[in-house]
Amino acid sequence: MLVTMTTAPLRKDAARNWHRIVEVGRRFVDEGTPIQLNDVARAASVGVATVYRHFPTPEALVETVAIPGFEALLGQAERALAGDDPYAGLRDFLYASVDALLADASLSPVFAAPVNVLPHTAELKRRLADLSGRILDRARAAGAVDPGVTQDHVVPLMCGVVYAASVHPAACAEDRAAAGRRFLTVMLEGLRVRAS
Amino acid sequence: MLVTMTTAPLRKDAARNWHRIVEVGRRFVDEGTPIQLNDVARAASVGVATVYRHFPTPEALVETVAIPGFEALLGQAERALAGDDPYAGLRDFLYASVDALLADASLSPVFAAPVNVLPHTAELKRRLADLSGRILDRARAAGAVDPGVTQDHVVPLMCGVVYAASVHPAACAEDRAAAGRRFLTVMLEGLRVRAS
DNA sequence: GGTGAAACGGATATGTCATCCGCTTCTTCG
DNA sequence: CGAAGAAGCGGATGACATATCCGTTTCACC
Repeated sequence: MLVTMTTAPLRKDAARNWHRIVEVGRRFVDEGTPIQLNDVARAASVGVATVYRHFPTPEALVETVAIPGFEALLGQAERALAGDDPYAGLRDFLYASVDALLADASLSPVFAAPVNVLPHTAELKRRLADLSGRILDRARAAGAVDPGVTQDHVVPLMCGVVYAASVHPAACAEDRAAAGRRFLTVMLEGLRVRAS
Repeated sequence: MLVTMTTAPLRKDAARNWHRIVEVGRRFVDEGTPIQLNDVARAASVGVATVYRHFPTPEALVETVAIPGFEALLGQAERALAGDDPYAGLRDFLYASVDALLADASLSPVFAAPVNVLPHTAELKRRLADLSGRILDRARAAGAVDPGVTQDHVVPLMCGVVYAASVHPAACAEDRAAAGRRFLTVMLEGLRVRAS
């Protein structure tokens, strides 16, 4: 048995259609159009079965659409970890994450989903959890963060901040981003180590 | 349950069916069963049309199911406002709210929904927003809360805390409640007035 | 350019949602 | 009391969304 099937080589037409579909998925996500695979097929000028073959569920498509944003976030995390100031690294990473989650609607569902339902991004999520945990640990070791907060809390807290921003009745996307940053500020203050 | 009737009183059989339906709705919410009005009808031994007549959408049923929990929360808010310590009032009210939102799954969707899509609880939401605003104002006036935080932020922040707890991978409901309280603690610390 | 495998597409089966309308039950009033 | 009609009932059924199947086409390789 072959060791790895991670990269099955796609046929030329399959690759073309895959791209078309992901492109349409990206557009739908950006426009807020609900991802219905039939509609995606029509918009991509592709048969329904082709869409279902590549992406069995809407979630699978959103997951694929989310990958570039996800990788950008990983880059941010690595940069935060490479910097000199532990607390600034944590802070900047969290601000960047909240901005990204609010700017790209495909990220939140992937973040919030349990790992097993979205196997494709599982590895990315694992790496991001690992990196954000190390960012937090470093800030805690530097005495900048309350010891009671652990790495398991970072992703949920971020999701909570983003959700709070989306609940907040705001006219435009800019207002939502502003609300998100404000809520994150509150949370960051809450994470600070207590003087008392 | 006490529900103010703005329109004519229901006929006897209609009232009986209404009760059956709401009861089933409550059970479905507690069990996490998705609210599909056809299923509700079958479980309540009632025709489909009867369900649709009383509750045009699943949200409308959830809304009605949420009312008792909502009123309990209003009671908490009034108690918090009647107490002596402004900050303790805010803190206790928020803890009670988060506990309630995590214990009763019907509350979150009603909280998060824009007002106009759920007209029935609009008045309750208005009253709760008013009370929580006054609780916050009192705490701020006492110098216990950062002046940058306004009453518009309270409900979104609470929703965010609850959402964070539900994202947090937790085995049982107790763990989720514990996570919610921890997240609320972080948030409360973030709300405290800054030393700088 | 011939061959087998992979991929395609859309007709259609399956499942869900919500309405319509003939029938039943309740209330009112003579 | 009992007739009349208003209010409510139920489930068959049409409208709509989702997902699969299979005959046809395209591609990669020889």
